Amino acid sequence: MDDMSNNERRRPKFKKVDKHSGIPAYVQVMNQVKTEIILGRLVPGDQLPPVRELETMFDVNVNTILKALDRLKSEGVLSSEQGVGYFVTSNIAIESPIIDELRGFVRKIKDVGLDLYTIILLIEEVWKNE
Amino acid sequence: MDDMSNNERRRPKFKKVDKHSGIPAYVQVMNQVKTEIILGRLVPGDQLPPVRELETMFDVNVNTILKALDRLKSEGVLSSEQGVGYFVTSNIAIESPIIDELRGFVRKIKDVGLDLYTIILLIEEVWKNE
DNA sequence: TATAGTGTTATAGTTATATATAACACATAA
DNA sequence: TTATGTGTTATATATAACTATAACACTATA
Repeated sequence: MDDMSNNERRRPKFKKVDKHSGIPAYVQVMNQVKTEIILGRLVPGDQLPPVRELETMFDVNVNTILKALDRLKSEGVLSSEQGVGYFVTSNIAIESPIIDELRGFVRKIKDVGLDLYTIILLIEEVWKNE
Repeated sequence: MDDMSNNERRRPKFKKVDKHSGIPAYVQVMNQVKTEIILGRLVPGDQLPPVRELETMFDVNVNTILKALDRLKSEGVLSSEQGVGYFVTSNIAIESPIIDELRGFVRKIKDVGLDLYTIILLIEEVWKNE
């Protein structure tokens, strides 16, 4: 059982951005935060770590953090209160049976020996032509 | 039956890059070209359209095209001959049973109502934690 | 040889991305 | 009220990405 009361702050683990990936840092930050919410590891009401802490976790400048969070605010996923913090507002979590299905799929594909990058290209292609 | 002789030039269809996606244009060009090869719609020996034609198809500058093709040369997927053209060199095509499997997966996921962007985030996440 | 079609290189300028640094504004609790 | 923790804004700088434009180099063919 989870001993955190509802809106108590969880401490998500974020990874440093990959500065050589060709993907802008602020996009990588957006992706990581959004993934936590989609997986239900952050739920509506949860507060994010302070921006200066995020700065360290992601290893990017505050302005880059703010740019990312600002985009997520525009998407309606986050809100912020000056002097207080950033909060998850929208429930975009995916149900776990779907995630399990996805896990099975990934395992199968990995067995074939394809790499992640190739798979993503193919899914985009197939998705757009169905 | 295909009435093209082996190394005759196919005419791949490319789409204009999305300049507001946050993904660098040259990366988008790389992705589209690579996808054609992975799907076997371009095969080793095939010649790409001239760079000035690609410029129009993708709606980006020649330099951006060259940057993309240059990266693919580094990956060993393409080669070029001055005065002649760009050619597909590497066979990175995926077998069609795998693609079919993927098609089935995408159909299932679409039925659930998820969007492409969300799926890609999830696959990356699951992939890295298996 | 001349011409057209191809890739290649170069230059200059613009915009987007990211950094470092500092100051400011608001909320909460001592 | 004061201090601390939070978000916010601003400025200056650096680098990457992208564009427009032009010239150059090689190949193939008429």
